[in-house]
Amino acid sequence: MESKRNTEQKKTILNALMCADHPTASELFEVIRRENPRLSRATVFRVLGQFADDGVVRRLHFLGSDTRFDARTVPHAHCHCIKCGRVTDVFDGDFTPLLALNEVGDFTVLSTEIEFNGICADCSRATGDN
Amino acid sequence: MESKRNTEQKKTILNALMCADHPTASELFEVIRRENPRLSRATVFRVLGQFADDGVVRRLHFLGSDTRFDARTVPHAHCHCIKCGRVTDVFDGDFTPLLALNEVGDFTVLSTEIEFNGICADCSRATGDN
DNA sequence: TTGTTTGCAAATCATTTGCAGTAAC
DNA sequence: GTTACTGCAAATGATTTGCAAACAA
Repeated sequence: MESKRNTEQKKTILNALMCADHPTASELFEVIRRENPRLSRATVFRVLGQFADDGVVRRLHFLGSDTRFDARTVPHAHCHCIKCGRVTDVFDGDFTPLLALNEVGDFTVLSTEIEFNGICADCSRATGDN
Repeated sequence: MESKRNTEQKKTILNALMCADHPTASELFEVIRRENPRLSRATVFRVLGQFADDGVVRRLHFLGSDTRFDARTVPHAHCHCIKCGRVTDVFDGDFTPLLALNEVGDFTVLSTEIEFNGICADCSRATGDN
């Protein structure tokens, strides 16, 4: 299914996604709901799915987390904190060659994910030296 | 929860996983069930989860796929075919530096995933040039 | 008008969990 | 004997779907 009509809901969802930080569909729904209680959870899932299929946004899958969405289309890697769940973008140029790969052996690459799982600076600090 | 007792079921599941090719828990359950109809689906999920927590196996998350498991502990990347779902290992040495990274900026890296999504050779061939 | 899109509620489906019986150590 | 482990069935929870009303083009 492809997005064909430009509705208020789609604008609202894309806007919210651009302001949010790699949210899950449900997290985004909760944010939107405050300003826009009419918009349904099913629509958030449906529209995010369309956007992802259309290449407007990116779907992200992390260990122990629901599917997250990212409005950044520029290739980049992600750090995913397994303590607080926060996801941060990494634009390090060292990863560019890998992210630009079009094939690996005889496999045709359409998209590449580089994902670092670990502990973010805030959580290391909070945990201390143990 | 950590694995403490060495049961028949655990041996069976680990064996099956080593023979299988990045299966989901349910796929592995179906394979095991043929030889071992007593072993329950819940146990497969439970034991695979323990193994993953203990670092004996690796959990993998791909676009549009349930959680998959990998008995290979050596660092490596994956190709995930979005047509047939097959996952193949990539041991290319070019990825070694990235997989060996212990930190990215002030983020402490515990594990790294490199995932190529696209079309495998078999599926490209089957689809032809369209 | 005409075909999309939405909201709602119900349905799916992978995964988890409670519990009582079974087995490892 | 003690306590973890298993099987079963029921619960959970994210995501999807059917359908009738609402809306974009």
